[in-house]
Amino acid sequence: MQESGEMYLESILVLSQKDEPVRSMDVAKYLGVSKPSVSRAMAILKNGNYVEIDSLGHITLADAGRKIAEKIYERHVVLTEFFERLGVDKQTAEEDACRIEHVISDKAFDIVKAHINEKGQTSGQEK
Amino acid sequence: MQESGEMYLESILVLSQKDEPVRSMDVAKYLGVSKPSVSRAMAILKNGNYVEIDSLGHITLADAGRKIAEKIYERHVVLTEFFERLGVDKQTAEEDACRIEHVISDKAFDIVKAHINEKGQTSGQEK
DNA sequence: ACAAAAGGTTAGCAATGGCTAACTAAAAGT
DNA sequence: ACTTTTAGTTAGCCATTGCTAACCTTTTGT
Repeated sequence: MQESGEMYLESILVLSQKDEPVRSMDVAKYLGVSKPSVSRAMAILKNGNYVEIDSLGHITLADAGRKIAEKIYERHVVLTEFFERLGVDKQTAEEDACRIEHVISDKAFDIVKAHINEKGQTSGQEK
Repeated sequence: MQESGEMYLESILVLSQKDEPVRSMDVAKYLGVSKPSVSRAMAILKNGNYVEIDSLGHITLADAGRKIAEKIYERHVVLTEFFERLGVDKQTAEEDACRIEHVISDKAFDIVKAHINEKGQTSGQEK
């Protein structure tokens, strides 16, 4: 699984948390990429059994895809929170999380996550 | 400057800390890439005035290249230290630093660095 | 019903950054 | 001196991942 694949899967997960079904165009708009880029990515992800696409073009995560999407999304959330706790502004924290989520090791992430869960679950509510 | 360019420059900096002059082969061995990969990279870096290569093939960092190399190397050292302090084993810390050093923002890095300098400069000597 | 808009695919280009194979040039060994 | 090894370059391949242009399809609106 490439970094770009992870991004597409994560997008689908995020978009599917809204009510409407997810289509290629939604992903394209969300990620700021062109239609053909999404089209090809979906073909690859579908081929690898990471997503399913019905006759109406509605995209759903298959088990393998959901697993990856959730993993990356968790990293996104935890890393964003982590950086914010360190003192990084929200937007920068999010942007950094977005890049680091794809490259951090499981080992390092688990430790970062443990630190977040340990050092006050409630400190996210300041301001 | 691409991520790969940063890696090459950082390698040259690290290798030049030893006594001998740095040649393409040293970089190739250090990074585990082929000779032609280094050859092309050096041509690009030389062209952009990031490195100088004398008639004997000895590679030195030009000012622009040194600046980048030192920035990335500092990130490498600080991020490795940071992860180790969090509880990540040395090897994993180093591997993660190696990937994150290219994608972390200046803002986030400065804050990470400040935390390192703050929370005990001496705790690196345990064990 | 037919035209327009929206969604999706196909074809093909570009940049990045690996690689091997094959060549040239320089250094070292006998 | 001649051979062999080492260093470096050139040419050209491959995969990834973005893009535009152009073409279908399907939906929508009048």
